[in-house]
Amino acid sequence: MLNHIHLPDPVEERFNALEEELRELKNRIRYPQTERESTLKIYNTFTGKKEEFIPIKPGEVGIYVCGVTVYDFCHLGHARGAVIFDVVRRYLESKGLKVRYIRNFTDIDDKIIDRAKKEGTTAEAVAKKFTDEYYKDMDRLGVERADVEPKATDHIDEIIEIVEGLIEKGYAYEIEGDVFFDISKFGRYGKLSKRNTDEMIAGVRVEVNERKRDPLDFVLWKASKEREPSWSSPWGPGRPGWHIECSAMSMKHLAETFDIHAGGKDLIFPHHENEIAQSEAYTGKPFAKLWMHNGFVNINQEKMSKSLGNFFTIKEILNVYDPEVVRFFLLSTHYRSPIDFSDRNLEEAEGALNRFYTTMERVDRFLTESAAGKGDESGGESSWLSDEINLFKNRFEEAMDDDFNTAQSLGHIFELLRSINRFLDKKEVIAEEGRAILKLASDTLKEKGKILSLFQRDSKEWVKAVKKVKGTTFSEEEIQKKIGERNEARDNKDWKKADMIRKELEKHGILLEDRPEGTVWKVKR
RNA sequence: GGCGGCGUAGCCAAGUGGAUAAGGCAGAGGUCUGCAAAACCUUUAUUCAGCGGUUCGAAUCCGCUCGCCGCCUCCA
Repeated sequence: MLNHIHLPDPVEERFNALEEELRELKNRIRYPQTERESTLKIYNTFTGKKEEFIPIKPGEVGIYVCGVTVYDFCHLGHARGAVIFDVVRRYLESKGLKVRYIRNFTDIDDKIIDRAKKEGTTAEAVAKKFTDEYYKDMDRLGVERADVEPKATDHIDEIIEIVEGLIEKGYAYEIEGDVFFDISKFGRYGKLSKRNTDEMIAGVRVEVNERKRDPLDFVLWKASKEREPSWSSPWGPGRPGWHIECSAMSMKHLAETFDIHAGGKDLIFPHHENEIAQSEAYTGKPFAKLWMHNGFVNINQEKMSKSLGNFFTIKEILNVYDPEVVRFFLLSTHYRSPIDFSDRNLEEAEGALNRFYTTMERVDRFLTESAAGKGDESGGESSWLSDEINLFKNRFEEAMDDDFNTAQSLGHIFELLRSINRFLDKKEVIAEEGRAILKLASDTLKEKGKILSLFQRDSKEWVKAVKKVKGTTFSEEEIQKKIGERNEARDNKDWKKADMIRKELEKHGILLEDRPEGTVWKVKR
């Protein structure tokens, strides 16, 4: 009689929960690697959580990455951010999203001016020089150009407009040619970096400037001193403060509200906090929807930084390691975690790449030689490899969907690599079918590798590149000649002579491997 | 002092509530090889800094302790 009244019963609830679980398990068994709903999750600094990524405009995504202030050569830390967000962009594109990617240059700032003074040149010349150097480094690291690469000095009008607007709205005030943002007017100040203003004021290290209403107020426009670069403004000759250029450029090239704003963790406060304040105060709309921040490159557990002086420039590192090695190293740790720079870690990355290209060399050889009519025994079973390939594709995507987990996606690449080697080791492989599957495997690896901007070279190019960077004395021709001599000795079973030649080459950093298919050489690490 | 984060094998590094704790390097044994190398196979964490708690179930959530780091000043 009372069955229309539902009383919650803990046992029944538990039972239902278990049934739900059972259903899910059954589904997993029934449809192991079928089309999974590909939902990309990204960690948002603002909310402190991984969130499902939903673009503002379906199918499109706008990203603004804080680039560099061009006053010096880039170090590995700069490379990390550039590489990571390059991968983010490539992955988003690979998912079929139309990405608009903006990466700026801050080309006017105190440090640039200081350097120009020191070198007796202009700020413009300093900025130009290090912008060029930035491109050189990033090109070598395989970082793609952004869709727009705006410069602060090209956006002075826009900056002035925003500053004027902020004064009008009562968010900013002018004193003797300087304009400050009044943080007390912006209630949400501190929300991104999760700090409250009272505590910060209590902090000893906040710069004290008597003219500011609040020590935390920051400069939007700076009156310029004599013989400093300046632009005319309603407040007299001056230049933009740090932070404002990013607001102006992101609004101009993206929108007042856009999808992703990214940068290094050290930009969370004050840079990004200030960007939010000035942008949202100006537009009255939310600024970036999602904030991504990459972790630091550490050296001996310490942050690599200019001020500590413990940094290595990209150029220095590329003198010793191939760019792909550096890129692999940078992607072998999740982007939000710190990554420890050391020779040992770089060498490990090189070793991993060696493993990859060694396998690819085997694949290439199989493909070309079996095409020439060899290895055409029949029988064997190769469908398991195509299962592995499909599994890999799913796993790769799953890893990348999980907040761009490149470390895991690389792990999956090596799992597939082992499968390929295992396949290659089986002598009973059918040539025709085997070739098709191996081609598929290597194409798949290349395709996914493209997202990471890794694994794109020919195995021979790789070996040559490593040889070049290691500075081996022997030329390729000499090496080939020695291999010829040695193989002659081997044919005559003159093992002593053969071993002597191998040792001689090894002394010069060249390793020989006698494969059933022939002898190949490699560079010793 | 405030805020944030980290601690997984000898090393690097995934995993952040459920199915055997990925992957790489190094080590041991084996297959292959003239010998090697490469590759493959087997093996290497009964346990996730420590101690409590929540839960049917915790490396994963909560609390405390220890150790390390970052931001609060320019920094990617």
